[in-house]
Amino acid sequence: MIEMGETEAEPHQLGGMPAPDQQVENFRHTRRARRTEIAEDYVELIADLIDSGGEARAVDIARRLGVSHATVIKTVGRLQRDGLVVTKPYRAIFLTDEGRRIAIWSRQRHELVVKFLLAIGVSKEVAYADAEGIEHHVSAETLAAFERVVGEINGRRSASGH
Amino acid sequence: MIEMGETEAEPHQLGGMPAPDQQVENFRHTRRARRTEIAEDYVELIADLIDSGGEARAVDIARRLGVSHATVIKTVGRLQRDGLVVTKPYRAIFLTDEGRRIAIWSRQRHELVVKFLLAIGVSKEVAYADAEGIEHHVSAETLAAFERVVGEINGRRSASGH
DNA sequence: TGGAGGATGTAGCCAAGGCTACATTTGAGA
DNA sequence: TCTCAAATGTAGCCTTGGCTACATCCTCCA
Repeated sequence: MIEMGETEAEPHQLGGMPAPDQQVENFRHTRRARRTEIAEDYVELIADLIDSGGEARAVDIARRLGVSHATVIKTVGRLQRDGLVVTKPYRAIFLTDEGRRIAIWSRQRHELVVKFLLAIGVSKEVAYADAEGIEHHVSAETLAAFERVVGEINGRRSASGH
Repeated sequence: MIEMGETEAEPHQLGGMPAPDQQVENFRHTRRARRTEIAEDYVELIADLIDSGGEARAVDIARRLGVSHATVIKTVGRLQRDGLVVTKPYRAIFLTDEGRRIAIWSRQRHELVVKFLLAIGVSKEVAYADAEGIEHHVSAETLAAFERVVGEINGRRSASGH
């Protein structure tokens, strides 16, 4: 029935959906992003804890995330295995260069997503909540579009006095 | 003119982060959303397959998602257990009323997210890809904001004689 | 200085969502 | 009708990310 060639005979585009081949790629891409969400949340949080309190301890991470400390310790072990974090038994958790790079990028992206949602009129509470999930799936191109929109809205706001 | 929120100076605690208690809630909320992403993807896809081809078969779902058929069959079993689909051995997969409800809602949300990304200038390829991940984390309030923005931009475009 | 209590680590459980390999069923065409 | 390829199902493995329960370590202060 379906040949590899796919020359013509465009199969039903169904309300603007991407072609099947492209859709597979999109799903794959999203699954990949889902696997890195947790890591991004952790390094971002660890960076915040270090910046504000000087060090990141497992118990603080657990409290901020709302999970058990055992979960945190196991996850931190995986992050260390993956080279994002360094820690020694009974000691605080530190970021590697790679981990810090990801943390900085994640934080910038996170803050821009929040700023964007606020700019288009989303309430503060919902903006924070939605950004937590959305941020991990925003590509550089979309992020740039967000930034443009924020600039436009702020520009128009200051132009109208106030 | 695009609606704007946040005219006043916000309390800038630690780079605009929410209070710890609220942050815990946001993380919890996001984890909850992550658990339903797969189910939403499946029912949305099953609805598309039924609408376009008359029935949804496991092999088609597997091809569209880019996963093995064994994974699909196991997941469909979970969806049936959870009351979203109905199927019998060696037969096609159908949606329950609940499943159809979720599928319709997911599709509308998905399409609006795509339309929104296109409206703010994201390329078609990236819009499709990012929407696949973003859609599951967009609350009703944010979705409403997206809709407003789409209306604004399209209104401005047609007003300027295009 | 010696506990006590908090922080950390370990063990073991669970479900989800992937996979491969193999078994069974279906159904279309010769 | 009968066969065989494709579809479906089953078994068993893996990793992740949750949890509880219990063990060990550290540190501060009485």
